[in-house]
Amino acid sequence: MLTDRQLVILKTIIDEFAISAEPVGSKLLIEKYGLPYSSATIRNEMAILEELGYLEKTHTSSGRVPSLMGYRFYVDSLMEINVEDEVKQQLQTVFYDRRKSVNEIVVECCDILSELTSLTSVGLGPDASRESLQRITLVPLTHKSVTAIIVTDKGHVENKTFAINPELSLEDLNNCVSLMNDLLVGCPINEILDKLEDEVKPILAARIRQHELLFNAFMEAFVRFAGSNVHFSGKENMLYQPEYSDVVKVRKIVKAFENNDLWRQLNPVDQGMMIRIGDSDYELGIEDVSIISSSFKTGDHTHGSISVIGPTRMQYNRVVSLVEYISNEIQKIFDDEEVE
Amino acid sequence: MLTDRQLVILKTIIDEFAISAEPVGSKLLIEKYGLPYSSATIRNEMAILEELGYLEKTHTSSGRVPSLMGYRFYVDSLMEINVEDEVKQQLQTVFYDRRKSVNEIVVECCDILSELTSLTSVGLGPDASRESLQRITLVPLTHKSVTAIIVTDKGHVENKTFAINPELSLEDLNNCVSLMNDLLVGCPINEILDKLEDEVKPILAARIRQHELLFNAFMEAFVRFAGSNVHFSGKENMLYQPEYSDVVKVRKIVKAFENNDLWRQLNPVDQGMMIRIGDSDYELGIEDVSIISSSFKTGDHTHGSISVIGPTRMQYNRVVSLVEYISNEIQKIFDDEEVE
DNA sequence: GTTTAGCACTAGGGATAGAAGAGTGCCAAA
DNA sequence: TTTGGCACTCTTCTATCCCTAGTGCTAAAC
Repeated sequence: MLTDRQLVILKTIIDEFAISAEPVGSKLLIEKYGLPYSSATIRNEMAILEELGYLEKTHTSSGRVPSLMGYRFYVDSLMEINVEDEVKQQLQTVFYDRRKSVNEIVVECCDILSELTSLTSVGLGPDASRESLQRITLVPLTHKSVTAIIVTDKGHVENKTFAINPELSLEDLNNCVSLMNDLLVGCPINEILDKLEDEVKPILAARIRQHELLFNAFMEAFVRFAGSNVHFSGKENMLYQPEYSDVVKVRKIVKAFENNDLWRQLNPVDQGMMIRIGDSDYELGIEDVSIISSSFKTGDHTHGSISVIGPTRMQYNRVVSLVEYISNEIQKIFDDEEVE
Repeated sequence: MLTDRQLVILKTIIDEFAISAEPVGSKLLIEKYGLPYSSATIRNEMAILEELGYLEKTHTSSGRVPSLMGYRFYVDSLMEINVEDEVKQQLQTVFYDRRKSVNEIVVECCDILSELTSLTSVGLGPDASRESLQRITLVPLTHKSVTAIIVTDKGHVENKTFAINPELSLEDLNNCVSLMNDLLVGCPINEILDKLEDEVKPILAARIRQHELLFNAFMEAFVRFAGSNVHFSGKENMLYQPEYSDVVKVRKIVKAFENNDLWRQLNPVDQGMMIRIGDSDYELGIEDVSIISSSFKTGDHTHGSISVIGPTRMQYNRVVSLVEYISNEIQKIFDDEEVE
């Protein structure tokens, strides 16, 4: 069990290191933070905190740096969650604009989050492939092209344009679409891929000459629902953090940011906060990275999340407060809608 | 006028520097490329080429580096355009798949381009805001939400979901959409914003209670057409180039890559190739960058382009050949369609 | 006249050494 | 239990030196 003095010292070191990114020495705690102990006392306490695993040294005669365990303890027991009123107000103007879709709100929240934290944030919109097919509509463009518009029950839209030619008539297309509307409406998008293969394809093959072409085109359009709902804000913020002033690390970060699939995998499945410190278990390929995520339920089977990515020394209290607040507010919007 | 020997030396230096990114010395040209002259002769020639402005030195006793003028000369007079047959074949499988839309082809070509060149490529799809409105369709999702789907004559789709509530009835929305279909169909998207304000808004105001809300929502959806058609491939490739092994430069590059508007501005307006060497006139904020772009006409008023971005020392012959070939092939697809 | 061998010269890169500075650990006194 | 003091450690910065790759120029060779 830590004494009060040890707690204060640990907390101050974590706070200071979040700002300076430099190992913290005993003298600084007195000069800058006015701790009412001598530097020798602080050094003794720091030695104890190190022995207990909360602090580390970068070399024998350096100042102290919080360990992963130190951060974990800070996050679990030491930090205070609090969002400033001005920030709340700023955010409310985003949330209470009812014209906006979930995805739009998620995108705007990410932008604000990375602005407020000077870090990188990722928003994962609800996974559209868990939504179900609402309707496929054909809109003729010219006398030789038609676009098929696929809408889910949550209003996610994909489309695919077809050229009308001797091999593929408008009638064929109409038949195909009404067949699919009959068989597939109400079915979750991720199950449609199988159903398309098993149920639609045989019928199509019997009725339409260019069934392969049609079939593949629709397959492709349905597959697209699964992608394209990862939004990043402030990617470059991460590159201004002093711990990544090394080109090799920067490359790794950029590479990780380009890999949307990775972030879809990192989407926390359970509702609520998830605080990954030092990215110990997940394979980001970057060191010294922490990820604060919070997910929200947007329907029976769908959920989204917002995350902030930053160096391990990030200001957890601020970041966690913001992410939690925003995620809760987004959740509220959905809960309200359900009740209505 | 340059002698044949000077041309050979200039070309060899440019080729070698493209590979090594290190200043090229007289000895190397003999050892690696077997030029049949002594190093002294080559040094004399290099001194002349430097005086003429085709070469530069990084310091008094360094090897030579091609100057911007040297590259310009190389591109205009020295390089041979040639695409290998295997590459052509690989690309044909992309082009002759008629199920694909322009945007899909552009995206695939970018992916292939950055793969083949190990550089970064950008594709700009046709600017949807020059296309004209084909139709707005309403698709009901639940009893309290409807999505409006806006389609252009080229098959570009945007949508906007509305919540039905006591203030905004389905009827209102229906009225609004049929009004817009009457007044705006056939009108170019970029003119619609004005028309919406001048013609639609007054009528809407008279008929519908929540006209402001509706109006703004549609405005927003129309604005979206202008964005979101910039596609990057291989962003991280650029970071592996030795000239950008400095963090400050890497940051600039990443920042420039994040700025989609910038790339939309860089879209070459005229048809055909555009070779920017050393990025002299445009404001990318990065040094030592060249951009090879080629645009293609996709309709009366719309065009797209593909570009490759790389260090100034890039292999112009290879990159220009590829970009030109791909751009021409994309153009062919459109020309064919017009004839059909 | 052109080409080449040879040599003096230059600037950058890497290694080494020393000095400065920031911090620790620990002992002995308060 | 706390603190002043001091020896010790490690990093970082700077200066210096050497080595090397490359040049320019001159004089000799072709």
